[in-house]
Amino acid sequence: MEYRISTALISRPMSGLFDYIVDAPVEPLPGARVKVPFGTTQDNIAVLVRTAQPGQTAALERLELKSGELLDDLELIPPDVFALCQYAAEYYHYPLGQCFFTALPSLLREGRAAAFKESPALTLSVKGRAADAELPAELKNAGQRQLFTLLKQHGAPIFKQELRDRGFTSYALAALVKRGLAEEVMQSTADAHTWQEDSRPVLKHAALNLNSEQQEAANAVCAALGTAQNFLLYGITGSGKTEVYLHIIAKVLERGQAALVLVPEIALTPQTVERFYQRFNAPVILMHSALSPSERLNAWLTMKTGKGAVLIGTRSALFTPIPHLGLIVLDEEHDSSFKQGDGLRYHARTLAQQRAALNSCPLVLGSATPSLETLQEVMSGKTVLLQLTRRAGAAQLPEIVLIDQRAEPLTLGVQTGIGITLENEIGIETVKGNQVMLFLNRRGYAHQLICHHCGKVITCPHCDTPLTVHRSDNRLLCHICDSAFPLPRTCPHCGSAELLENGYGTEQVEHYLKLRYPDVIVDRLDRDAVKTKADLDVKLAHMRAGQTRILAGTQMVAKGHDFPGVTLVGILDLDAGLFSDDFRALEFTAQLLTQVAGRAGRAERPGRVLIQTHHPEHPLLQLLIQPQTSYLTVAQQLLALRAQRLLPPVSAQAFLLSNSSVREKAHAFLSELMEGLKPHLPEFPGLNCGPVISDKIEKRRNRYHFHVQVLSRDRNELSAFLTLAQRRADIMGRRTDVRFACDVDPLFMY
DNA sequence: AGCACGCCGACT
DNA sequence: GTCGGCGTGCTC
Repeated sequence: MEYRISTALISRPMSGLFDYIVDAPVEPLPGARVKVPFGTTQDNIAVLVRTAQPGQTAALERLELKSGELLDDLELIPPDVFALCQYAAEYYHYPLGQCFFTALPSLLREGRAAAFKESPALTLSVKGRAADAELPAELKNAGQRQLFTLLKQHGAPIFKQELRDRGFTSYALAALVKRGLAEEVMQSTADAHTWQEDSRPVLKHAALNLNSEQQEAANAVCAALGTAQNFLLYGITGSGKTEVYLHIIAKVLERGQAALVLVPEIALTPQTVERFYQRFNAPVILMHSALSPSERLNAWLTMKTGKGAVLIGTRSALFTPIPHLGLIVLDEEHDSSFKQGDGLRYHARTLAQQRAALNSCPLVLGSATPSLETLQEVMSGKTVLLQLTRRAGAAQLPEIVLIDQRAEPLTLGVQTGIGITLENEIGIETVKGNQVMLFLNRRGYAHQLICHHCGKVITCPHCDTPLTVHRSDNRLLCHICDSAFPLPRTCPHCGSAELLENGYGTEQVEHYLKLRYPDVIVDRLDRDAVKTKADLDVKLAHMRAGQTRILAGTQMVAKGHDFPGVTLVGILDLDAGLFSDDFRALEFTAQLLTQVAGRAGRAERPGRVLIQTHHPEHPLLQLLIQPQTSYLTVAQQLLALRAQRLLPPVSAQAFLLSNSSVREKAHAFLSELMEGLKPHLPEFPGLNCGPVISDKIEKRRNRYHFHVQVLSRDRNELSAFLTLAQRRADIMGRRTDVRFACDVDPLFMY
C-alpha cells in the first residue's frame, strides 16, 4: 500500500516539511524514519511527521512525489518525545528536523537499524564459579576482589561498560579474565523481558530511614505522582537529597513506572551510580558522554523497549523514549552544563518541565544553590518548595572569613595567588592532618606571556585572547579554540628574549604549594589534570582516602564531591566574579561560594572558608559572611535586583547571533536584518532591542562574532518577534560564509 | 547544508 | 578559447 507522507529532514537547516510516497503494509506512524532522496542527494534521513490524505497537500499537486524508504516499522520517536521535539522547535526557534537530530543517538541519525548490538560482558568462568573460598587467595587487589564478589552475587553476565561506570578499572576486568576466574561473553539486551515482568521486589535492600524533613519532601512528591507538579528540593550540601530521590524512585517503580534522572556530566561518579545499583533490583541504565555510539544506542533501546527502569544520564538523555515515565529528577539544577551551547541551544530544565507536562509526571529539581529561574517559579507558585535544612551527622556550616588582599605584603606567594594569611592557615591545617581545598577559576601556569621589550601580549592567531602558559607540557594554549603552540624563547614581534609571565593559574598554584609544603601530597583538579573519567575517579579516591592533603583546582572542586576531611577551603580570587558586566555573575558567584563552602567541615571537624579579595566591602561578600545568611536569602535579594532592572528571569531574553570569517559580513548581516525589522517594532511594544555589537571576544576560531540582545517582559512577544526575525533572515537568503542563530534564554553574555 | 547553474577573471 | 572563482536559488 502506498502512503503519502510529510517528513522533516534531520540534517538540513530547513524548517519546512517535504512530502514523499512510501510503500508500507499498514499506515506508517509519525516518528518513524524514512530514507529519502533530496535534491541531487540520496540517502537523507528524515522523520515522518504526518501521513497526508491524497489531495490534502494541494500546493504540491503539480509535483510527482519522489518515494522514500521506511526504516522503522513502528514509530521510532514515541508521541511524547515527538511532542517534546515540536515544543523545542517552537521555543528555541530551531528547525524541527534538527530537533529530531538532537534527540536521536548518532547511529540512528545515520540510518542504522534500531536494533540491539551485542556488547562485551563479563561473567565468572567455570573455574571462577568453582572457587570454593568466598575469594580466591590469589586476588590481592581490592578492586579485583570486589569485582569477583559482584560477579558471584549477580550470577548473570554484566556489561563491561556498566562495570567501568561502577568504578572498576579496565585493568581489574582484564586481570580477572587473565587469571581464568572470569570470561568475556558477547551479550545483547534484545531478548530480555521488561523489568515489570521481574517478580523480585524493586528494592534490593530496605531503604535507609529518612529524617522528618526528608520524609516530608518524599511524601509531598509521592502524593503528586501522576500529576505534572514541579518541585524544588532545596537541600543544603550534605542534607541527603539523593536519599530522597531514591525513596521517591522506589515508589515510582512500585507503581510499575520508570524514572529519569538528569545530572551534570561530572556527577556521574561511581559512588553516586553505585547507590542506585545497590538500591534497586530493577535495571539502572546509564547514559553519558563516555559511551561509544553503539553503547549509547543500546542504552537508548533498552529504555525504549521497557527493559530499563531508571535512566541516569546527562542533558541529552532527556530525549530518550521511556514507556510509563513516572518521574523526572534534575539534580544540581543550577548547573550550567544543562544548557546546550550550540545547535539546538536548549536548557534541560525547560524541556524537562515540558516533558513532565506531556507525561503527567512530577519534576523534581534539586539543588543547594537553586537558579534564580527556579526560584522565580517558586515565587509564582508554579513550583513547590521542599526544604532540607539539616546536615547529616553533627556537621556545622563553615565560618566564612574575608582576607583583605590590600593589607597583605607582596610576597612571592601573593604573585602565585596565595597570600601570607592563607598560606599560614594552610600550614596549620595540614600539620593537624586536615585537608585543604583551594579554588581558582583559571587553568594553566601563567595567564599570559608579555614581552618586556615591546610590551605586546602573545595572542592566539585564531582568537582575540592571550595564550596561556602551560608548563606541564611546555606549551602555550588557547582556552577558546584549544590550539597549542610551543613555548617561544623570543618575542614573535620584536625578537626580544625577555618574556614575562603575567597572572597565575591552577598549575602555578599547585607548583608553588609543592615547593612550599614538600612533605604533603598536593594534587590538582582541572580540565588539564583530568583527561578521562578514570583520572577523575582516581583523584577523587585519593582525596577521599585522605592521601591528598591539598587539592587545588577550578570549578571541578566545587561540584558536589564529599570530602569529610576538608577543614579549610581557600578561594584565591573572587574579584572577577564581583565586577563582571554579566548580570548573572553575582548569582554564579553566590552559587560557587556556597557550593565550595559546602565542601568544608562535613564531619565533626568544623570548617572554614577563607576568601581572598581586594574588595571585602562588596555587599554580596558582606551578606555572605553573615553566619545566619542562607543562600536562599541571598538569591532572593539578587532576584529583586533582576526584577528592578527587568532582567531574566523576570523578563525573557534572547540573542540574535551572527558570525563570519569576514568581519564586515557578520556585522552587515545583523544590521540589515535589524533594519528590515525596524518597521515592525511598533507591533512589539514591550520589546527592547539592543544595537548590533561585537561579542566580548569578537574573533574566535578565525570567525568574527556579532550579536543583538532582545528582551521582553512577555515571553510570547519575544517568541513572536523571533519568529519574524527568523523569517526575515530566511528572506534575506543565505550568504556564503555568514552563520545566523538564535539563543533563547542564554546563560552567558556574548 | 549540499549541490548545480551561471556569469566573470587569468591560465594553456 | 576553457578552468574555476563563489553568488544565487532550489530541494518534496
